Amino acid sequence: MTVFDELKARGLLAQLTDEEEIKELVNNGKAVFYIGFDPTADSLHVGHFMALCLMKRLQMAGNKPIALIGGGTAMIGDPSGRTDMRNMMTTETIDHNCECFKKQMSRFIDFGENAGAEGGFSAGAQAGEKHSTAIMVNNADWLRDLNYIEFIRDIGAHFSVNRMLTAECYKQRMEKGLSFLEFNYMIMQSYDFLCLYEKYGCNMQFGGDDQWSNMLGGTELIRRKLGKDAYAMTITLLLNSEGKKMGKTQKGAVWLDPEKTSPYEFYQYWRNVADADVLKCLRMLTFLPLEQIDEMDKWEGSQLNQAKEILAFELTKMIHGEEEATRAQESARALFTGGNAAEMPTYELQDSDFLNGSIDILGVLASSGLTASRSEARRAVEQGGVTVDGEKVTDTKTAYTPDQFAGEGIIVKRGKKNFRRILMK
RNA sequence: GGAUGGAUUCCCGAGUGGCCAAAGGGGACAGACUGUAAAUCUGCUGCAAAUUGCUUCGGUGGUUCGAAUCCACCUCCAUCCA
Repeated sequence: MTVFDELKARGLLAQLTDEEEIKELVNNGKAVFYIGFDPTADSLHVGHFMALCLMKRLQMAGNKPIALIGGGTAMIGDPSGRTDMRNMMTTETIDHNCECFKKQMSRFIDFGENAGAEGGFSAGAQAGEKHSTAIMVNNADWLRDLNYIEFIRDIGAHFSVNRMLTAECYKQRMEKGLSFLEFNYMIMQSYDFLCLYEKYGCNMQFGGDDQWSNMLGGTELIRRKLGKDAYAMTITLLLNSEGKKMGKTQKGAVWLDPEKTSPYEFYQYWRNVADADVLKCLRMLTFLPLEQIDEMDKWEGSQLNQAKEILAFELTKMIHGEEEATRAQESARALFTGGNAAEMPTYELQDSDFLNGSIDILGVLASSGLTASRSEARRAVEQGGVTVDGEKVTDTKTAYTPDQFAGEGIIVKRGKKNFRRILMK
């Protein structure tokens, strides 16, 4: 099976400018493609992960990937798919995030020796090594120093405002308001493509489906400016059966950084996906052979639970390594089948948490982070959602002394899925 | 620059002097039922030393015994005109 067919079979492809041409280039390892990542946070998340997987798949097929970090475009903020204005980010934050992105990406993609090298960001890549070593660039390098007048004469002249306004990504913003700053985002991204085309012979751009109009802007700019053809292809957005973006929780995104989303939490996120979404996730996110996934497709009812376990394990393995994945899986199994888990989020109480030598259950819940406040803890207890070592707690005044947390500590459970082992420091 | 409308809790949205920690809906959380799923039903949803107290309705001042509500100024947003 060719790469292209595989991508298609996994349901990863959304829109393409020229299917035949892209297929030809990609299958024969002739594509030099880029994917842009705007450093809007200090860690990559699941959405980025899909793009990285795509990079990896294409790289394995001999194509040359360019990971573009949007240190310049992040200064503007992409209005696509947004209903509100982005908060302006400071240059320091953006630069910090760029560094974080760099580090995380190097773990997934082979950037050769330049990987994450200080200052070696774009160096060494010019020659275009024989192999398909990936390149990492930062558009801050060419965007931040642009001269306004020169730029709008040179590039701006090629864009029609009338055309831009009809782009889907601006439509919803026409109601809520769109600043001129954000309106320029498309032009910036298009300019990126042009630069990469000229510099590295980058002939293709991939990105999330919400990037379509921005990407088309680039292909058109290249055509107008250089009279050359370049292609664009979008990846299907990973939506759940309710049409919401996956990889988001109440608390925010599901991060790849273990400091921000622990391997256990990460595992649980995928363990808990809806029935309707498991197969799609397996296909789009894992590297499991398609035949194996098709086999699972036949599973029904509670058997799907197994598929969820596989999904959770595979993904955790890819992001955090096999060891962490196994640990997360064992913890989860133990906790949900009543056993005792060695691995679970723990919280250490300090002496200062105790008042007159004891701490009440509300204090335990609130300080361990199982609930956001004592009031919330009170509610949880009153509604019968709190268990300590398997025993339901019904009295909000239940108190504990330091020695009860000695040794193994106690396991406090709020709701069905929130656990914490409470120890004494 | 001018005119008009607007800003309320996680979100949408009611509230036009006391009965307002603020209707209703959504979401989230908890319980029942389940398969760590979905659907459904129930509860719950500012904080705390908790039959009470404290902080909150864009911001700052003011009027009043009392302000989300009235007044002044300011900030931001939308629509129309330039």
